[in-house]
Amino acid sequence: MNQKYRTPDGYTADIAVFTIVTEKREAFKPPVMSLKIMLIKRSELTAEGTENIEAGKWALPGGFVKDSENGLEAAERELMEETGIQNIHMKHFGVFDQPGRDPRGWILSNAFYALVPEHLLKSRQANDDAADVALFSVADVLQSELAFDHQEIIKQALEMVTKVMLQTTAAKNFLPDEFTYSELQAVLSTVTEDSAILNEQSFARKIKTLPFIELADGKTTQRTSKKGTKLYRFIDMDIVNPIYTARY
Amino acid sequence: MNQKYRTPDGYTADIAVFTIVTEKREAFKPPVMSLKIMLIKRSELTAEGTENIEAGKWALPGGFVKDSENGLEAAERELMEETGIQNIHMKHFGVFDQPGRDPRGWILSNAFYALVPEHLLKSRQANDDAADVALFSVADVLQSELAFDHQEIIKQALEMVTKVMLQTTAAKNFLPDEFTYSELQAVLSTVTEDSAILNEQSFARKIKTLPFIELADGKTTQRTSKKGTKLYRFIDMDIVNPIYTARY
DNA sequence: TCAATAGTGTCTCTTAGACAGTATACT
DNA sequence: AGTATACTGTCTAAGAGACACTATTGA
Repeated sequence: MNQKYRTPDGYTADIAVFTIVTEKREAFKPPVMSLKIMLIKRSELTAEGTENIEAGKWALPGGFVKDSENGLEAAERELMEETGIQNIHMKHFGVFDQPGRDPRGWILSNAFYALVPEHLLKSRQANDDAADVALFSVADVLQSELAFDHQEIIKQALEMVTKVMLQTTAAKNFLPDEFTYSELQAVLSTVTEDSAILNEQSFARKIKTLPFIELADGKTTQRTSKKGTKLYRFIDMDIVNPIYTARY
Repeated sequence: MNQKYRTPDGYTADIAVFTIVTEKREAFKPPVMSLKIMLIKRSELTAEGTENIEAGKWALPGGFVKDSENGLEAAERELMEETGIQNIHMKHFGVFDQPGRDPRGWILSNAFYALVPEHLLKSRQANDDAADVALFSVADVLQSELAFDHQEIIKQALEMVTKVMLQTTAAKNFLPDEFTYSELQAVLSTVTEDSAILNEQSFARKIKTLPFIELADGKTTQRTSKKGTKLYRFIDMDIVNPIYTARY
């Protein structure tokens, strides 16, 4: 081996698990929702009883990839070990290899994200290296100090999640089968500030023209208003919205 | 094991490798390009000398996943074995498990696609189970008879490729660093029939407003016209074009 | 009646997309 | 001069987005 090549001192997998939760749900009002991320609090001591690095800080769940394991497998195992959560679909979105990102040496991180309904995270419980597990508002997390470069990782994961939410019909995972325009708006408002989406009247009109959403004929609900509101459904289809024809 | 569960008779990986080639390049004219897919001709005999199934038909490269190998690894190995091509980035896009899709039994296919510049396919050479390798126009392939359900697999791969081409700046892989509006149009025309993209005047105007493309200040080329044409460059950025605000 | 959400009427401004015409330069 | 491509002028229709207003109904 050519000695000019440097050997990494470690290879880890980190997982950014997002969900969208209902913050407030009152009668005859649209819900208030927010985007949350699941973090662990790093314990004071490791499982072996030695002092833990970055102890006490909140961090992404994750850890070292073992021999005979790939990054995804390690991510699934670590998530299970630290938080008790399993069987969620996660996807790779980046590799973090900046020298100095980990004080222990040159440690690579293979980063994964997931965006799942809240009920899949109900059984979370701090285990192993984790002293605690909790859901945090992404907005708050981006203001606070986290272990390692996890804030940067979260920023990039957030870009992926935003993309998925706005360019696919992923919003349906956070809504009942039949939903009102204001409920969809509540979901989308967790990832965008686009006035065309946030403005009531604009969006109430727009939803009728979207080819992947149909009116649930004649049905209404009083969930979000006394007046009663029309219900809509997602139509299962693939949307291709070319960047070359959009309005910017 | 509960006998009501059926054991698959095999697990394969198939790979749809796409490229965009210049069909015609004349002086002072925009190029004519087309979307191609790399197929192999299945040989009459297997490597072991037994009669090959679906022999003589054109098919996606691919084959059985071995023990201790995952789908992606098998895809890379089979592509190398059958076509001599390696080091191309491929991505999973679907699983094909329809009973009856393979006459040998219940065979699952893990399907991958890649979209790469033509030069990465220059070294292709039929090996192993393959009697021949060639690039075909996708339009032609969709009209012709292929082995197994490979036409269906190609249709779905094509949807992914179209999405990638229109929703990301992947087109830049098929263009020089600085390109004219008509060259970009030539690339995009291989995957869309959108008149906003295909119409000369519309697109010549539109390109100036796209936030991810900039004018190469003052530079021109005579590659595509005697008059001389302005050159543009891609700006490296992520675009999010929400499906909820598009015009349909 | 009040308050709150849903939804419509209407206006303005931007842009898509089409058509026609002009500009340029090699042959 | 002819011809092909690039590009602009201009029109029309559609739609975005904003504001004001109406509708509905439980409290």
